[in-house]
Amino acid sequence: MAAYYVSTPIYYVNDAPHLGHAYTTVAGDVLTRWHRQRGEDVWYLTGTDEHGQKIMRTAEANGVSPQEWCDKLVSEAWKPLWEHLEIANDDFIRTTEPRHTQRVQEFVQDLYDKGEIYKGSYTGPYCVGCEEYKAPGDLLEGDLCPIHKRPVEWLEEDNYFFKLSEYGTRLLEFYEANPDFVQPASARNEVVQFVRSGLQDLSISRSSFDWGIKVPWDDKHVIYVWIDALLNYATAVGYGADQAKFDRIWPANVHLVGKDILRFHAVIWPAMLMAQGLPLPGRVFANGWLMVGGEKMSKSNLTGISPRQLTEHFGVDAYRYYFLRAIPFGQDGSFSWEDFTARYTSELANDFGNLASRVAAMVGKYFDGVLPAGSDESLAGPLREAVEKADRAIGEDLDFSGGLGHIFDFVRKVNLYLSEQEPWKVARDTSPEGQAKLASILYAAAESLRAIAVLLNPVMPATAEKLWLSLGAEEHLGALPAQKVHEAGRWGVLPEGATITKGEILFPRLEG
RNA sequence: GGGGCGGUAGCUCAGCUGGUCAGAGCAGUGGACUCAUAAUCCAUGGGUCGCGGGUUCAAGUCCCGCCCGCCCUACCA
Repeated sequence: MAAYYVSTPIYYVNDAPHLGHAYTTVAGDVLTRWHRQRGEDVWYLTGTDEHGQKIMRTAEANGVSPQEWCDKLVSEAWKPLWEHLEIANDDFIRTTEPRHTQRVQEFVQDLYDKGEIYKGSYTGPYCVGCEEYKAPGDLLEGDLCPIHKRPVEWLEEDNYFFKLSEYGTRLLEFYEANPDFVQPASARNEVVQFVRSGLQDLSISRSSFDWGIKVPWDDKHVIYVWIDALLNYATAVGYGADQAKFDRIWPANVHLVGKDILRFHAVIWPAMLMAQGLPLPGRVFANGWLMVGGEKMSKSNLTGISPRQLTEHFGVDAYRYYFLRAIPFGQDGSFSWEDFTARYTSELANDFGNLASRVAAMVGKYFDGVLPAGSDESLAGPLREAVEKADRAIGEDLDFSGGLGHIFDFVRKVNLYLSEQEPWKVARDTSPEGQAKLASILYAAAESLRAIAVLLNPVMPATAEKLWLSLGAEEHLGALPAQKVHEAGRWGVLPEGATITKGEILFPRLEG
């Protein structure tokens, strides 16, 4: 049984990470934490893409070598942010590492030997001011460079080409046989339509600059950064170097991508793997753009808010929660400070955090913090249902918003249960029957919280841990991350006698 | 230009193959309660379902036209 392997894109280290990068990376982290709590062998990969002309230029502008520039950004910006956001990746690949560059050369050499790559010439619109080829679609009317507003020249240069055009039929057959390969469906339709319209061969080398992996049989060329970049998914898990590891992990179950790079992953990448005879990934899932005030967050438009600004105000866990809850995964989503605040207050503080508070307070007040035994299982059914729905939504469908919705529906049910049972009134009845009833009610509430902690751990690990400890669960049940999702729905797991303490407030009310 | 998606209550959005589909959450208002982070629970939503036609016994739900927004239309990372 191969590992459940999830990748993020490797991010281009031209600049510091922004909300969009963090969004994808948190989603992958939640997905993989969820699968770990299913007890699966999981591999979560992220990393950085460090070659290419743009990085070379940026480094030059900052007076350092490209490698120095990448080292600095990776160590000072990228890795620290992932640690800050509690990203539990199993590896971090950099495309400048020898374990990558050597294998990329071998991969490309293989394709060359197999006749999948040939030498040809590329003709394209070239801007002298930019010193680079432009994408035809980027040109302004009259073939003007969008940056310099000057006419481009049509230049021709020798390039190596991958015979992508020969894979159209096989790709379409593959999409047909694997309808879930590209998700969401809107993305799939675009990809299928694109491939149907006919594929051209792909230029996979550049000779106008040298910050890249050399083409092994022709060192005047470097490998086009996208071929370089895509292969990280293979080189990072032992392709050509550690066969046992590769066999265990390959292929990816899910490649998470931004929709800007969907085509590379849904068309070029599988074609490359077909050419090499490697198993194809299970899914390519394109998430949408985060919009702030109607404008997308992207590399070219770093308007506004950084991840750290938000975590400083709302906390890391609320940050991880918010974007996945508020935006259906795969769609573009509008984000706003106001909406974040509203969800924080209503869902995290009032519904969830307060539930934990009131239950702990009552067990403390009425039973001196020792969880009594109980026999009321009226919440067992709703819990089981919530677990099943959340597991399908998050674990299978990558519907984080829907999955969190199911978990929080259950949170509401527990609040409602307490309102109906009115344990504070039952507590006045000092008869054995009255006390037994009170015990049952509070046991049911605490047991519900136990399950909620397990279910929310992938999304909000620090908060779930606080709750776990306040329930006294660790002593009896072990570490929270070791709790299995499918066992979370069982009733009666938290043992009588557990020590319940009212810990710190999970989600303090926001100031201002 | 061509293709795709969307325009439903103040806000964010559900509404699959046409007939309790006019809804949910949040916000607002009123009430109950007091264990709790002044939290929770209950009640309360007459909104031209973008506009105009059409098909049908019946249309947010299908067809045509129009308006508005976004996306794709290959080698930008």
